[in-house]
Amino acid sequence: MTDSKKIFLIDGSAFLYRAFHAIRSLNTSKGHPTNATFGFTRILLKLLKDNNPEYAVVMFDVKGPTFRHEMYDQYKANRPPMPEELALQIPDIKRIIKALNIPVVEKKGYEADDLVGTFSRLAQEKGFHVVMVTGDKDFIQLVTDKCTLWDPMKDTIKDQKKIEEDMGIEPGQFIDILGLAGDSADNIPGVRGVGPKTALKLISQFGSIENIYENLDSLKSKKKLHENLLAGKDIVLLSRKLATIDTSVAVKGQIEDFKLEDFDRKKAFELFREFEFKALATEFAQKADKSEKTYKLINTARELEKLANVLENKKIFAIDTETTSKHPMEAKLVGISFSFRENQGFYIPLGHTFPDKTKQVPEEDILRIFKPLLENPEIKKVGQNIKYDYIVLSRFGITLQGIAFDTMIASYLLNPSVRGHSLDRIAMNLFGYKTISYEDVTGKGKNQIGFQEVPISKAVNYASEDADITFMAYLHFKKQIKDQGFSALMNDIEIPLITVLANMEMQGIKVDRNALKHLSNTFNLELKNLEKEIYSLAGEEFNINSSQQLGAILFEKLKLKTIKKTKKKTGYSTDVEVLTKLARTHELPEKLLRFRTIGKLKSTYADALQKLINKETGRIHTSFNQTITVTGRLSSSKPNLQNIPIRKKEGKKIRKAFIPKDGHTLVSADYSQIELRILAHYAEDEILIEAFNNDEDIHKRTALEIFQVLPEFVTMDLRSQAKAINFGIVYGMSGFRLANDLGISRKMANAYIDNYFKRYSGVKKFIDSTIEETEKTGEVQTIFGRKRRLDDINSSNANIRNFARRAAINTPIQGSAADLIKLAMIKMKACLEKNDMASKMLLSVHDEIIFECPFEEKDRLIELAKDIMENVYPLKVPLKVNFGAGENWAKAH
DNA sequence: CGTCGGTCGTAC
DNA sequence: GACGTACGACCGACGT
Repeated sequence: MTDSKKIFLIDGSAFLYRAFHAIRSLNTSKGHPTNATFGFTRILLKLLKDNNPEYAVVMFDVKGPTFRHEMYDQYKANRPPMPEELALQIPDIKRIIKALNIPVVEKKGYEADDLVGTFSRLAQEKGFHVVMVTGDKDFIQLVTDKCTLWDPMKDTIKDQKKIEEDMGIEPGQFIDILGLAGDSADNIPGVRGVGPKTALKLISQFGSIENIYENLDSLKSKKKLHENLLAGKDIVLLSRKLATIDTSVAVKGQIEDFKLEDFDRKKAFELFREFEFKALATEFAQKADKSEKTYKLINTARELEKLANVLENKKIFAIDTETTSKHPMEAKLVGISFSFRENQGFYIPLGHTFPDKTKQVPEEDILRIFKPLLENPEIKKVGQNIKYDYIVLSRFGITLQGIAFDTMIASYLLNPSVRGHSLDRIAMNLFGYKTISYEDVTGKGKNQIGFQEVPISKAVNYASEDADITFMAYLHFKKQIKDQGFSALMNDIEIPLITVLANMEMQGIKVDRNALKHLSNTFNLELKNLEKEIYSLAGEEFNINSSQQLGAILFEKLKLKTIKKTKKKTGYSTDVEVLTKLARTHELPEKLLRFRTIGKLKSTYADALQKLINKETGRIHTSFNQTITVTGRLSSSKPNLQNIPIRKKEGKKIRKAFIPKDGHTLVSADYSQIELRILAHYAEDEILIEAFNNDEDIHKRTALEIFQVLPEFVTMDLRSQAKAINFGIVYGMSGFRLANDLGISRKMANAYIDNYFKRYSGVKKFIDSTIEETEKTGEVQTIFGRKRRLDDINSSNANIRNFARRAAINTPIQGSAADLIKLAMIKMKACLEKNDMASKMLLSVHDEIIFECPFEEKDRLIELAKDIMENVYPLKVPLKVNFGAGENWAKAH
């Protein structure tokens, strides 16, 4: 005889409630409750993992009255309705059960208990051993030698033997106990004064309810009990009936239907991601299953032509390049991959140096066969960070045209708050797919090799996969971008911007290396002197750059007054604010401030910039990152040219090292007060609009509004205080901060802010309504529909909530300014080309565009730029652009 | 020897 | 605690 098969009958309805109450609170970032879903899933997965059952099924109650209500209208009448939070999660739980391929049974008019009872009987008749999975003690009545009861949460098993040992009765007698004792949870009355203990005693003694009543006289000595039993006879019988699980419900299912199949891992993964069960999502992410992929090496002229021919007839395809470097201005092309269909990819090697007998494609063949295809604007291309490929190909001699989509940008537009939009991450997020990582093929650390040294056989899979996943992600994102209303932002701004930025990066900007060298030497001399003075004042040598060591010197050795701690409370703060205050009482902080200033200029600018001068071009080529900031601004890195010093005298010397090439001048076009103008546009504030319409000095106007003085009494000091307030408004400033900045009392600062809002009532309304709207929708957006989710705006933590509020005010302003300048850059490039100008855009610094322009073109450039930039998009106030030109960036600004 | 968080400072 | 958005140098703790 073989062992009998096991089947697990799961009381889903009981676990709903237990899961819901076991985890007090769990929500998705959008606020959808998931505590019951998570708890239920965890129980289910544990059950499946621990037991690996061949058969299982989940039973649910169906909402509405059951046959028990017909017997007794007060049945479960004391039950409060299902909490809404739980009801919301039932569809989610059912989706998960479905994805795990576990059958579900429910039947109108019956409870899960009756279904478990019925299938328990049917399964036993077929020779199964049944495990009823529940925490509900009522099921004891169903236990037999072939049917046990298991509570997975307490991990207790009740079988026939255990019940007999523990209670001294047979499982079937349990309904008589329930009949006597009743069940307050189900509002089953039972006999007055008889609880589970008395009921058990009675049944142990008499065997059944019937027998009790036949021998009722023997209980006369217990007067009260006797009385109650006598009075409750009808109720006892009804109660027992109500507590009896129906084992003969007319059900359709066959036991064989409950044979389990494999999980739909992909579905389950998608659901876990949707519900933000990160660990489960990772667990269910598919191991890279390469079996369904066909990746092909293309290395003969014949195959090359065939591929080009196929691509030419596609509406759109994905392209990816492999190179020798992460920096596109230094990278040499090593190979190109393509994909135009899911799970398919092609790799063309042309620059591998690995001693490999595999044939590669001569560069001439690539240019001959692929250049026309890649430069055809009618044939659309999609890439992952395609700006990189554009630059590499451009330096190879191919000007990529027809760029229609970028998966990195799509991922960013859909959720700019996510840090990192790498293909690896996209593959994981969208498909639960683990890509071959770059390190997998090149190694890492000191053993890392360049891609050119990767064996071609390995490169084929890696590179083809990149193109394949890019194409798959494109198909997925294309729909999302459209459905979520990002088409215009994508097609009119971000995609056209790619080539604009690529060309700016390729242009680069000239720097005077000797000037930087000279500055570095001068700074170095001063630093050495300062170092000596600092050591002498401190009475010892230490690392001045270590704020930890510095704190010890200042506050422990010299016993200077501590002003504030660092944010994370790891030590004493020694920032500029603290040192400035300390400078009143001691000579050392003064020297430290100077040391910091000069040290910063030397290490971050004078030295770092020299290292990034390109050997071929002699210029600096920054990267403009299009998918980093939460607001939609660009960022700049390697080097960051958006934070070159300007405000202080010493810093300006760095900026002076940025120069035009021979015969040219640098022209700076700077939007004047763009953020306050956007604020005026959004707020429709009368005073702001009037001030901008009249081209007034906005800070001066603010000063006379909030300080209530006549124009001739607005001093420079009042103006700069008003300026601080104007900035503060855009950033959602507090009275505390303003008081600190202006060195006035908090009361005074609050009065200023009150005054501001009284005068600029439109601004006040804008702030209030923006916050209110954000609380409803959980997101903010810019003029062009760029979105940022701010779920924290409804946080119960006031700090987190206030932060979200400030972001809700600032993001539409900062982000709209970014939209406008991006559009201006796109229009500007087209304008320069149309007018056959030799001027080039070099840089963008948030509200400023820097051009390099032949001397003779200067006036014309300014004329064109003024027109394009000021009319880039009509607002309720005019836009104004200021221009400057000169022989270095400091002069131009 | 690499990574990562903390602190500080530069820009708009 | 207390003003939004970035990048990056340096330190020091930690892990290999």
